[in-house]
Amino acid sequence: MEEVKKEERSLNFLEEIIEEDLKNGKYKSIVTRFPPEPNGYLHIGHASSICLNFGLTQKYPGYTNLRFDDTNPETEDTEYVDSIKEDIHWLGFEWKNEHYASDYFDTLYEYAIKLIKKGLAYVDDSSSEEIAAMKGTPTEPGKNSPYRGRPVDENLSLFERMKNGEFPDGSRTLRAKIDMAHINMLMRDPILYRIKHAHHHQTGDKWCIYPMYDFAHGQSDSIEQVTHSICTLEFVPHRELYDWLIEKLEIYPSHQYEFARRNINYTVTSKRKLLQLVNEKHVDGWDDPRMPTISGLRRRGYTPESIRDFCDRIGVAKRENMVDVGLLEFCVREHLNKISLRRMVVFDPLKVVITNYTGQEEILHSENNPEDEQGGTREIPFSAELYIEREDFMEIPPKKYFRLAPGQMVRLKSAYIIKCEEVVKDEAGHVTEVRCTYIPESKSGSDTSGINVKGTLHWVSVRHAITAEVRLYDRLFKVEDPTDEEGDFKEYLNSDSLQVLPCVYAEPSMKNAVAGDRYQFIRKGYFVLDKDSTSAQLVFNKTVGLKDAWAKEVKKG
RNA sequence: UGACCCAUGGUGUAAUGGUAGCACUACAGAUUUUGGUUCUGUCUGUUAAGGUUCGAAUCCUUAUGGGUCAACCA
Repeated sequence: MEEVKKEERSLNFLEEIIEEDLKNGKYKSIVTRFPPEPNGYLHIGHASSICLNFGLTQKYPGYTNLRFDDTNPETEDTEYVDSIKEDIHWLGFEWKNEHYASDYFDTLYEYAIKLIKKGLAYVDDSSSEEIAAMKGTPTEPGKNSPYRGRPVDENLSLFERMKNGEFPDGSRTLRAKIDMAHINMLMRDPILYRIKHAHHHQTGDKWCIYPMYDFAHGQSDSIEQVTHSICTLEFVPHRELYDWLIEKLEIYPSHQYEFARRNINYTVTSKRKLLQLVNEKHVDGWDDPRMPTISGLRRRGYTPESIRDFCDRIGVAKRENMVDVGLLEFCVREHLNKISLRRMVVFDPLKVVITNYTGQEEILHSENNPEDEQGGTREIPFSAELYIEREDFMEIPPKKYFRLAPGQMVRLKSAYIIKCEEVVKDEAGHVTEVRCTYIPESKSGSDTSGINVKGTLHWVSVRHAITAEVRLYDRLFKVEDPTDEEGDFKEYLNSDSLQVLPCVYAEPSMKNAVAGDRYQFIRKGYFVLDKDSTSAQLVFNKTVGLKDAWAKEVKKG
């Protein structure tokens, strides 16, 4: 008599549309596409779009293409093509076909001729300034170009000569003939083709005219028979033109749907702004661990699972939003807690001498991950001279301080309970050493002391510790929305977003760590070994801290 | 002085004319050899005013607020 309770998750608005289309037989299967322009690295906003497009065809019959929207050769590069492919794969998705809008340049050229022949496109000799002046404003109609009435034959020959490279950049364009008084500015004879004598990363020097977004995107969707072309809200006004061109060209009717891009606080997600940060060296490159790029998050130690989970949790809708970066951090903590190996690392050492420890050293054992029963244990050397964290000792502790203080006892994780007997200081009054006694019967796993202590500290044996560099990161910007503030967004960069600790002390089991290994440094946070590591020098990036109830307590006062 | 899109706790997102729910955050407590994890509980919401209806977050009207549109960018 078991209750089969199927967790019924509600559908987002796109899933509803698709289920309707499938149910009423409009489609038997669907085709989506992820269409980046290869002019920058993918960021967390793109991850949302990737999870959406690929997620839809995992849930419903069909497939997703990767298509590079490469119609502007001046800003694009194969470096970006490669990074985009790597990032999508890393996120865990596989596209069905890899396409380029530039694959369709011949077809697009034919489409343009078809439009000209139908009297729906003309070659305009006006300059870009003249075109702008004739465009009108949102509240005033535009004016017809003097070239608007050109006969078809003349348009045909001029357009061919444009293609043949007879005219300089900017001298002529091909425009759709729609309506210069249209209420939608995009319908006021939009430019379809412009002249650019530029080398293209895919087509080389074959072309010197390139289609605009509006004459490439929807047509590419159509050629690939994309059923649901999903883009962000700023393209809503383009939909009318998207549909107009498909109708006049009489080609496969793809449909465009829009959702609100996801914004995250304390960062920027605009390729233009990210490019500035890279070019002006505010960060160390596209994969700087502070960057919201996929490659930055990867280097920071984020897992693909955690990013997918994040995208899933923030969902899809049509309203403006600002997602709290805390949710992203929650997602990565949740995953890392399950998979990362626990290790002890002391950042700011304070020496502890155990005065009654008579042995040379002994080997203790500690679990690799309390969340994972199969995780096994590791060996940790213990001796009379240890390092603990300087902040884990206070000579005059406040109330509710569970750590080490004169006369007080704490447990050393996986080792013994110790009691602070004496504080050693230098002439300046600085604490240089704490002398303790240990309780031999309190050994971890075989504790017969009957003593209960509130605090447990991480530690390393001075003689056995290895050193490493640790890089700590904070949010890139000081304000939630840098683009919404006065002046340049870069004025709001957080100058303390990177802190390097050149020498921390780690337990020796970490000696053989390899790049990409993820750890939880007990009581400190999650860390990943950086690609900058060498056999002589380990370098760790802090992915995210642990939740810290004590820090909050201290803050409250 | 236009058109279009949008409006649910601090944040994100459900409820598709019929009990305003979920997650994060915050707060409290329990457990804990990580002040972590886990568990339990609590606080907080339908932009406003009208209308339709037995019944409105949902439909209609108006107002208000936010966003988008005048690149040979995508």
